[in-house]
Amino acid sequence: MSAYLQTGSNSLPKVTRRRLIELESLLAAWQKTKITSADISALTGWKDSLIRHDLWLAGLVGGGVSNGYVTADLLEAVRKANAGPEKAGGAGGALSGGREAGSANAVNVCIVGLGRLGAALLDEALFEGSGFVIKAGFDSNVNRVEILRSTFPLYPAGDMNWVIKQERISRAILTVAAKDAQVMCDRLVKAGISGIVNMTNSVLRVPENVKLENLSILNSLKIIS
Amino acid sequence: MSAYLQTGSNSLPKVTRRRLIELESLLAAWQKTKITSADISALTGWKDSLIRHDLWLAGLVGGGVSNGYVTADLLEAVRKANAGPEKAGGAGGALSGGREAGSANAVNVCIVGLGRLGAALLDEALFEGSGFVIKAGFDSNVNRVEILRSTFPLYPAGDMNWVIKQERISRAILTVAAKDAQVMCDRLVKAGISGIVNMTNSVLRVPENVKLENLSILNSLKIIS
DNA sequence: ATTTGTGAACAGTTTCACAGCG
DNA sequence: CGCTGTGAAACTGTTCACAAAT
Repeated sequence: MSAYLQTGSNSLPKVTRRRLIELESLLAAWQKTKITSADISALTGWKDSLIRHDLWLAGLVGGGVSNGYVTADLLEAVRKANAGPEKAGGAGGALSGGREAGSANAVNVCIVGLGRLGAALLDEALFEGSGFVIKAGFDSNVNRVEILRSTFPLYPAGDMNWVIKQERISRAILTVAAKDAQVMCDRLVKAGISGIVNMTNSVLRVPENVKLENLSILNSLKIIS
Repeated sequence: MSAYLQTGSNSLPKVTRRRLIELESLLAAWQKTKITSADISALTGWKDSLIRHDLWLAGLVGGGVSNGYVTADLLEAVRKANAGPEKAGGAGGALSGGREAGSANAVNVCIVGLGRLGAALLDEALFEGSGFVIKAGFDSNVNRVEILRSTFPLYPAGDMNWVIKQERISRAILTVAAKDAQVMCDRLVKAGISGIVNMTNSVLRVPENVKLENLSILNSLKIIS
């Protein structure tokens, strides 16, 4: 029923994926029923032609000619494109409806390192409605684990391996001290994690089947300086 | 006295700047007295040729032929390159020595939004020895400002303009709710901030003289998924 | 033998230009 | 006519290949 069909293509350029993800939240916040590439450009600073090109690469085309896009339809299409070909096992038929936070097809996440920063992420609200669910927190300091209160269980770092497997956790947010980062990273990899958000300022080495995103605040400050 | 002179060049490619910044912390942690581009490659995953190319672009050449680099000298040179041609006002003559955390030529930072995440950054230790100093925290909720304890002053958001000017704050870390992000961003820009680290998942629009780095945890999770 | 310094070749990304649709 | 869809052209960044240095 919706225009903007996603044609078979997979594996778009990384940069395009990134922008489509930002575009998703941007569209979700857009009030009017229609939106043009020029509107998006004004909001983001990306060239309008680039936006159209991205949508084209992603196969999200055919609905907007000469009139701009229908916000709701474009949002739906971008969402689908962003969800991408994930999900273990399944044979891949396009499926009916609802893809939201719920719990059935959510992605499970853990937080490793419960210092001030890690503890701050123990806030479910941060991830509400995102499709990600925090399932566990880990810290090598057993005290931290016992003192902190949270809505999901905290474990000593030694339990990482079995908890990750049992809870089917596939992503980790790493907020330990820089010096422990690589060690913890290796443990996560060994436990079978498939993607890590690294908030330390260490440079981490992971096998290529594991995805890594670096989010060091300090490095970012340096970059803008 | 040190090899690895930085020749006059400025404005290297963004990607190169980023890598040099990571390289700096990596070198700081390296124990042996020498390091080769292959060593760095093993640690980071970057191609050895890319590392040499980066160093070449940055003008950091001449010291390492056939033997690898002397860690301390290379670190010093990379540090210098990363510090870059900043500093408000001054006429620009190259100056004598010391560039470290201290306080004289440190870069002043503020945190905007003192929710769980922002409050977690009120930890001086995070920025110890980095050359960045947190000078203020802001929140629109006056309660937060009064409840939280920190080693530097907290203000209601209304005071942003004068505090930023008076304390010569030039960088901000934005940790407000997504819906308030653009408004706060605009205020920061108006107050004269020159760089923002955006930890919300909003896409922000800033004038081009203001630098922006996006560090949304949620977006990163999506990217690795 | 090893490992840098260098530019040319290659790959990836963005911008331009414009035909075609509503 | 304004705006998309599309490929070609321009640009940016990475890898390759190899001479020079020790």
